[in-house]
This record gives sequence, structure tokens and C-alpha cells, in this order.
Amino acid sequence: MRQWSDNHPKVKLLTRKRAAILDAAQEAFLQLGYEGASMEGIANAAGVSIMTLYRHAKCKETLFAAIIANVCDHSSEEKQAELDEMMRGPLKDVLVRAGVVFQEKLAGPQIMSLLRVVITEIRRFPNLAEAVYDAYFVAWSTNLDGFLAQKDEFKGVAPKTRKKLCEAFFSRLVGTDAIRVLLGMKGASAAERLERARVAAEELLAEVG
Amino acid sequence: MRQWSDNHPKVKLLTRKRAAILDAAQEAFLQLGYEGASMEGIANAAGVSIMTLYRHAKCKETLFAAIIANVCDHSSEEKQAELDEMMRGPLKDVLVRAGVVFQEKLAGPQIMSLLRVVITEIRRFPNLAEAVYDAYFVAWSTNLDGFLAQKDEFKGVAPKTRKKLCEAFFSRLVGTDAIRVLLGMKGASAAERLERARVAAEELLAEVG
DNA sequence: TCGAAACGATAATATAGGTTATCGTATTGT
DNA sequence: ACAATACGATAACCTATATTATCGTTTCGA
Repeated sequence: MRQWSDNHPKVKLLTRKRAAILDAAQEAFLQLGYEGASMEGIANAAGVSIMTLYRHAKCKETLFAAIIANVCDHSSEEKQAELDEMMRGPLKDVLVRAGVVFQEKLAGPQIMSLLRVVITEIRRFPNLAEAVYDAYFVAWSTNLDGFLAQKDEFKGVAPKTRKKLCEAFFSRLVGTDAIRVLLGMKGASAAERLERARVAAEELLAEVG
Repeated sequence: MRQWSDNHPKVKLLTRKRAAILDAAQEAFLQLGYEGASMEGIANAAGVSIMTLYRHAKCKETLFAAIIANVCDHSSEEKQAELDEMMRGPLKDVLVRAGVVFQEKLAGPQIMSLLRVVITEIRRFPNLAEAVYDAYFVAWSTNLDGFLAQKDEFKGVAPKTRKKLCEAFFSRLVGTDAIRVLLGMKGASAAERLERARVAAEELLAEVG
């Protein structure tokens, strides 16, 4: 049987054991980190023996890399579906809504766990960092850029400028709140996030009259 | 001889061995993280034997906690000195200058290493996170607040409002740049940081006419 | 100078966890 | 049903590293 390191980009779930291992490993790595998660613990959580775990995954490192890559891919895919529903209504409402959701997701356990574990392991897995950044921050910016490109208000804006505006929009929404949540402290309130999104939206729209 | 866990707040450097251990431990922990740094490695780097290391530090955990606390204290102290020189000239210039320095220090190796290691170890050392946040972000905000309190432009501003404005000022300067640097990616350019500081300064000053 | 305290070298202890080997059983596809 | 493959249980191996014990030597203050 082929191992995950052989078919790198897409991890196929051939059997239910494979899926169980994938789930358990993802849970363990995101929850406990690379060093904190043990192969034995992952095997137990998946309901398989250690040997079965090793028959599917070459070693801990490749398993970890496959899991993180998989989480990034999955994150990008499901974002696309959400965005279609989010991008309806008046332009400013869309921006504010997107800004709030962006902040909530960023402070949520999924992305935060991902950021923490990848930040911790930049030495061991230098290439994963950019993948995670792309999967969240670049993805949001790119999606908003594609949306704005179809709006009349942005007909006269150069693509490069439009891209910069999108990046600045989301960059403005990070703030010390992201640091606070990364440090395990309580994040901003819903009201604060809404207000921040409003200001960022107004700032963006001010650029196009 | 007393150990560091006995006199918690201030770690006195009684002997040159103590200082060497403190330096080596700080270097190792910030560079390699808590798990990545070994007691043997610290002892070697300090030029002492492992036994001497253990005679000064009760265990690895207390050593780590003492080091991080010490770094936070030292960081706050030296910030005060820099600020006195920074806070001269026209108000807007001061704000822009402070904004740029804040961003540069934040993206610098000192603070970034500190953030990374504390983010990694929030489970084991839950109380250190807030100490680090206070030592950098709260300290900057508090210092700016104290400075603005003496300015005529802020005579009519309520202290609570002024405090919020300071927090918002620095929060605006974090952005995705901080995440990028935490992930080991290249940060913003000097020009981008200057421009961001300018906008944040204008936004702050707009609140007081 | 003298005795107490600090120091160094070394070894031993203890634990944790990644990885592999073996061998017998269960599952599965044809 | 049968052969190939997957699976499980167990043990063993190996490494790294925190921590302690011992004992002889050095340093330093009174």
C-alpha cells in the first residue's frame, strides 16, 4: 500500500482506518502541537494499533506535514462556498460582513491552533508557514479582490491598486487582537470587531469615491 | 545558596557564574524554545557544569519562568529610556516616529522570539503570556498615553477616551505584517511602515481636531 | 591561613517517545 | 473459498534529556 508521502498533494482516504487516523492526527497535532502529540496517542484516538499507524504513515514528520497541508486545502475549499453567500447586497454591507467574519474566523480555534502549531515548528517545517499564510490571509484577500473586480465602483481602479487595497483592508483588521488570542488571552468583543470592520470598509471605499 | 525560585521578582546576579547562566539560558530559550533548549546545552554555553546549573536553578521550568520574567522586566525598563528621546518635537512627528519604531521592534528578533516561545508554551506556562503582552503592547500604549496627557491638544479628551485612542493607534500598526514575521516570512518594508504610521497618526489626531 | 561554600567531572537513574520486528489473526476482493 | 493484504498485540531497540548522587578540587571570605 502506498503511503501518504507518495501521493503528496491529495491524501486519499481509501479506508475508514485511514480516515480515522487522519482525523485523530489532525485533532492531536492542532490541539497538542507536533511534540505534544505522540504517535501512540494518535493511534489510540484513531482506534488502531501503532503498527497500523506506521503502515499508513512513513513517520511522524510526514504525517504532520500531510495533516497541515490537508487542513490548509480544506480551509481554502470551504471558504469559497461561504463567500458566495456573503457577497450579496450593498457593497459596504458586504465589506463590513466580510470584515467581521474574517476577524471571527481568525480568532477562532481552527485558525489559531493552526497558526500556533506552525509558528512553533517553523524550524522543523519551514515550508508550512507560507502555506498557512496563503490558505488564510492570501485567500481572503484574493477572494475579495475577485469580487471587487466585478463591481462598477472599481472599474477605474488598476488591478494592482485594487489588490493593495484588499490587502490593506484585511491587514487593518488584525490588530493586537490577533496577538492577544495567540497568547491565549480574551479577544475583542463583537461590537469592537463590527466597529473595526466599519472603519476599514469606509477607508477602502474612500479610495474609490 | 538561595535559588532563583526563592526571590522570584528580581533575579540578582550575585556571581559571574550566575550571570553567565542567565545569559546562556536566555539565549537558548529564546533561540530554541523551551523544549529545544537542553539543560546540558545551557550549561555548556555558560561555561559551567550541569551540577552548577542545577545548584543555581531548581529545575528547567523555574529557570525558564525566571528568564522570561526577567526579559519582560528588562524590556520595559529600557523602553522607558528610549521613549524620553523619542518624544521630542511636533506631536505628529512624535507619533509617526513612535509608530515606526513600534513596528520595527515588534518585527525584530527580540520580541518575535519572545512571542514565539511564549505562544508555544501557553499550556505549560499560562501566566507568562499576559506578562509578555503587558511588557510590550500595554507598555507602549501606557507610555504614549502618559505623553499625550501632557499635550495641550488632549486637554479636552477624557482619560478613558485617550487610552482607547492609544490602544487603537498601536493596534492599527500590527496588521498581517506581525503574522508574517511570526511565521518566519519577510516583513513589511520601511516605506510601508512609515506610511502605516502616518495614517495611524493622522487618524489619531483627527479625533482631537 | 583555614574552613566553608562553590564548583567540576562523571556516572547513574528515570522516563518518554519514535521506530521496527515478529508472528498470528482478521478482512477483503475475485 | 482462497490468496493477498491489512491489522493487532507485544516486545524490543534506540535516543534524548531531565535530574540526582558522589566525591574530589577550587575558590573565597573572615
